[in-house]
Formats: sequence, structure tokens, C-alpha cells
Amino acid sequence: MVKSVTNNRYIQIDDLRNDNLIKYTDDDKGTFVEPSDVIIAWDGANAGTIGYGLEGLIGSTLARLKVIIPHIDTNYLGRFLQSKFKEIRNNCTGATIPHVSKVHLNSLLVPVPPLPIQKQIAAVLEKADNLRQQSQQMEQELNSLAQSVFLDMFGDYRKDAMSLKSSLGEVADVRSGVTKGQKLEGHKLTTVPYMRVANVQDGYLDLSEIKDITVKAKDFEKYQLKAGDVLMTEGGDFDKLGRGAIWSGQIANCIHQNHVFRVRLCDRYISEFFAYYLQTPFVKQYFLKCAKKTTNLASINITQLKGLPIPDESIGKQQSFLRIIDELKALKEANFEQQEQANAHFNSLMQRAFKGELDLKDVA
DNA sequence: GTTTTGTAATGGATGGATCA
DNA sequence: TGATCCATCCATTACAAAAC
Repeated sequence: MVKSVTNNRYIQIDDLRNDNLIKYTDDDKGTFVEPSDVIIAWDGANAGTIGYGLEGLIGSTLARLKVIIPHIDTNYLGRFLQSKFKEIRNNCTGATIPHVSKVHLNSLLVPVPPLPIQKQIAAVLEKADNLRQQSQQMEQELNSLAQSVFLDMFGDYRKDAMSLKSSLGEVADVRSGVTKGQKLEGHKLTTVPYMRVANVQDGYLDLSEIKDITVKAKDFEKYQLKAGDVLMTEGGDFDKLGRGAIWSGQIANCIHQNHVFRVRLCDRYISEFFAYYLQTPFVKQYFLKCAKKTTNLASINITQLKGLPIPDESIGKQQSFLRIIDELKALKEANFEQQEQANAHFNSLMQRAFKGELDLKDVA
């Protein structure tokens, strides 16, 4: 939506976390917030989320907290309420959808030091929060660095698609998995775990919920996964087309359903290399171009997957690339530790700040 | 006026019917 | 029989109506 001179910003839950998608409304009815107000998500899965420094009309699931006495710094109050997030959530009412309890919110005792001290505390917490966010940003940059290394070593196949002589179907055994609901009478059966679409995420496997399926014994042999197989989903969001992850044998005797394709590469290719290749703009573009698109969803079939052009890179070059990736992984692990420390530091500061235990000279 | 409950819209996963 | 794709179900969110 394009902002006109008369439009107000329309603030919803997501706007409390980031400014990624700013919306505007012509409407002038409803609750208007100013930068000096604190906003709280009043109901829903994100009840208790705090925002401040925003100006516009708020949605019905948000509530405005207006400071009615002088000498209260908005940033300080916002940080205080953020520090009470768990407590606010624990006191929510509602059987299915949590609602912030106004009684509890009003009962919170806000420590009120002199205004300059409030501003100092808010500034210290802001600084610690920024450090925390820098670590998170570093993680994202390390992830995109892996893709840059790939492009540096192998080039951008979008500019040199003619160099890709092989297709996936020629260098790998690609098949879809077992279909649920088959007639099983008269067959020897076995019940085994199986991978569903929900288990296969972009670059990793979500194994938090594994379901079992009863299949014919001969089908089990056909669909059984082996370490090094790459699992890919049929479709989903446009930006998640061709999402896949490497199966490394995490669960014994596991198979896959018909909406999850299994790619078993020949020995000229290393699974990890193929997994990074799947992340390249060229592959994303290929899937997007050939996918069948319906409202907000896109899907590929096995023929299109088998037709994916594959680069003919030597094993040595693939291994060189993966050695660099290993170094990046080490950096990511180090950054992860820093991130944990930054989070712990921020949480500790937050708790101490509102108990009056923060020595501002030490943290300035 | 406030809180709780209900519902529509939307996004996404998957079972199973249909077709080659 | 395997591949494809439609229909349906489920979860989440935003909003509105009903109940207190």
C-alpha cells in the first residue's frame, strides 16, 4: 500500500518486532498511539509482546499503555515490561487463546528512579540488545557467505546454463515415496517410521514428531532411506520450492511418503555439495520456472525434478568447497557461543536493572 | 466498558482420487 | 502401479459479537 499524506500507519503484532512490512490505512477511527506510548499485544499466540516508539492506529489485538504521570521514560517502561514478559504470559486468562490480564498488568510495580537514571538504564539495555542483535546478524551473514563461496568457486550457473550437460535423473536415482491408504490385505506387513513434508525443512530435518506407517514388507525395502540420501519436498511457498535436507540415518528403518522425493546420487557427487547447489539462485529459478502454481502454493513433479540440470564438477573440487564450508561451520559455532553469552548478558542486565542492582558506572 | 468466545481469512500439510 | 494433483483438514491470526 502506498502512503498518502492523510494515511496513518496501521500497527499490528508483527510491527512490534520489526519494520519489515509497514502498512497504512485511510481510517481515522480507532486507537491512535504516539511514540511516547507503549504498545502490548493483548491476545493471541504473541500476547505480552511489547513495542514502543511507534506512531499510528493499532489493530484490535493490541492495546495502548499511555504514561499519565510525568517523569517516566517510555523506553525505560517498555524495557521494564519486556523484562516481565514471562510473568505476564503466566498470568494470561482464556482457555485456548491467551489474553493479557488487565488486573495483573495493573498490579505490576514499576520501580521509578529519577528520569536521568531511567534514561541511562534504557540506554544500557539498548546497547546490550544491539550486541545481541549483531550476533544474530553475524549468523545470517555466515549463512549467506557459504552461498558466496559456492558462487566464487563454481560461478553463477544462471549465466552459464549451457555448461550443465547432465540432468539429475541421469546422475541420481530419484523416486517418490509410499502412498498411504493402499490395500494391504494378503501381504506381509511391517510398521516403520516415515518422513513427511513437515519433517523436511530448508537445509535441515525437523525430527520433533515422527509418525509411523504400516506398509508391505516389499515396499519397505523399496522406500527405505540410506545415509547420504537427499530428501526434497513436492512444493509449498514459492520461496521454499525445492526445499531439501540430507538424510544421515538419524532413525533406523525409516521410509518416506509420496510427497517427499528421495534423491540418491551416484558416486560422482557428494550429498553436501548437492545440498548447497540446491540453494543457488539458478536452482531456485529453475524450480520457480517449471513449478505448477496455484493460489500461494507451487509444486514440482518428479519429471521436473529429474530434469534439473546438474554441474559436472570434479570430486576434488567438491571436496575443496566442503573444506571451506567446514571452516565456516567452526566460525558459526564460535558465533553461536558469543550469541549465547550476549543473550545471557542482556537477560542478566534486564533483571538487575529493575531490581536496582545495576551499577551504571560499570556498564556505561 | 471489559473480557471471553466465535468466526472468517489465510497459509500450509497431506490423504486419497484419478489418470497414464 | 506409480505419478500427479485436487480436496480437505488443521493452525494461526485478526476481527467482531456476545456475555459479563
